[in-house]
Amino acid sequence: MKKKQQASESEMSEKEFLDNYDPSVFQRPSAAVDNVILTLLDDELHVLLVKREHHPAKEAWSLVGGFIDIDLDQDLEATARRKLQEKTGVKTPYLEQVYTVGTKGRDPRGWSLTAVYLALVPHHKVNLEAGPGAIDIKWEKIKGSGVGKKLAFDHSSILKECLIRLRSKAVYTSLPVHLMPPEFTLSELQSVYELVLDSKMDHKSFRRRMLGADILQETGKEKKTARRPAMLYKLKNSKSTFFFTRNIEGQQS
Amino acid sequence: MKKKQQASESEMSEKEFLDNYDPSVFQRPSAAVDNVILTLLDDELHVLLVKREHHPAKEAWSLVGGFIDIDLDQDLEATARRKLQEKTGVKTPYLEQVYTVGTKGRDPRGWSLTAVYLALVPHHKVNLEAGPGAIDIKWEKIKGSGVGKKLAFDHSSILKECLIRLRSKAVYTSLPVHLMPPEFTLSELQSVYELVLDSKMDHKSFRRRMLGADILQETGKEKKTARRPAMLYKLKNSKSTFFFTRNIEGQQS
DNA sequence: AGAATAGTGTCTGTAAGACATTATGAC
DNA sequence: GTCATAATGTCTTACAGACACTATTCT
Repeated sequence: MKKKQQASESEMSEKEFLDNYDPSVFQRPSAAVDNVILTLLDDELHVLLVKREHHPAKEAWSLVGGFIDIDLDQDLEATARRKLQEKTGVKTPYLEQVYTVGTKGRDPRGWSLTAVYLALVPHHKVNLEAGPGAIDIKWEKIKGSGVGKKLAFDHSSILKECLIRLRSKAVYTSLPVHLMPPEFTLSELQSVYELVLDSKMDHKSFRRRMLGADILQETGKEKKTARRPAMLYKLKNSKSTFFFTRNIEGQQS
Repeated sequence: MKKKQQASESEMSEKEFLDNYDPSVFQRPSAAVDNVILTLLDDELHVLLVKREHHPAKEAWSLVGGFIDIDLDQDLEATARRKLQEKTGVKTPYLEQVYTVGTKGRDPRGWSLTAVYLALVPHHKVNLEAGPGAIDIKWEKIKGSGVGKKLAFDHSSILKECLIRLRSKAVYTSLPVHLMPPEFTLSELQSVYELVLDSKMDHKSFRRRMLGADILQETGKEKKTARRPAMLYKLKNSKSTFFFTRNIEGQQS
């Protein structure tokens, strides 16, 4: 709705126009960023949730997000990183913008939109802190396409979309490596893929694929277990996500 | 920046909170939607541009977009569709949200964000109309990763991202079919793929791939040309974009 | 007949799936 | 030695690329 009319601009220069610009001509939706922060904990995917201190949805569990602060944040990703770091201390996660939801009714305060980011963080880098606006914070286990509880606003549906994104990308990229600790075995990496994709894979195919991508480096060290020790690998320097030209199909039998 | 403080909410119910809610506590970025509308014209990709009537960037060419109208639009996609229909009359295009840009400096009026949609429209469905806010409208030919002119704001970079999205999806999906007229030959479809991907393909592989996807239906009719007539195909009902499990690799030689 | 485009046959190449085999260490 | 897990060997399968071939129409 137009709250008031701007002065006629027919003869104005752009500078004059901007000097006279009234940002309240159109009512604006509220604008936020929400992070779906995933990690690996006890061989399960977990998402980071905070318990809201304030209305609306007071005391409900929600994703890690908040309004864009137009003074603090240079861009959308800055808002995402600010919120992420505030809660986890992690500065350099895998961070990907997934999509933006904006509707009239998703927030009782009125038309609101949120840019959704997916963050994958190795668990050892995290230092949880509830921080301002939150009375609690925790890792909640992923079950299927969500968590076992209702979340604030439309956060359940946002989480679902991000899990879909993670799963579909795991089929043709090396995305899941961003969930791994600094050193890991190929079997451990395969288990993570199997967890994410919820399907078993042939270990020979998996090794061929991962080693062929040239993103892993042998550390020379071996993982001591109760049985035959396995080679520990780490991510090669300056290698980000690898895109395969063929999809994993998973075991047919 | 906080303009004023809300009343204490410690003992309030959510209803009381909402009744007292002051949306101007935080300054909000402006929120818009921009469409990159692509079509096929004279065997070339074209993007729809409008010439801006008003400041800022007055008289510059820009993408088809505008602010979210919180009274008119139920959600983000509604804004996209409203703008698209206003300029082209097209009601049911292929429409995909690509990403959202939001920065402090992309608009001289201050912090602003825009949700970017990619629309693919078959040219025969379009009825151009400049409409309010525009003094001209036209199809501009795509050259490489943009057009031959500078666009308003960051629209050149937005266009570039959408072209990247179209090209990368053409490698593993049937996306380009949404640019086709109602009936077309496989050779014509292949030409569109070659245009989008800027590389020649083997026609046998292409046919195998497309017919194997089970998204096309023979019309029984043949295209009359100067030489041997070709089978005309149409999209099968209720088939949307098909995802192949293997990428097009393009000709190696 | 010759030109041009439509469409097929079929061989090679690549990477995934299947699955048997060997390797290594704890016990 | 046995057990369990790590790692390799190698056959099959699916599908893309290469490219020669046949088919159909117009001139």
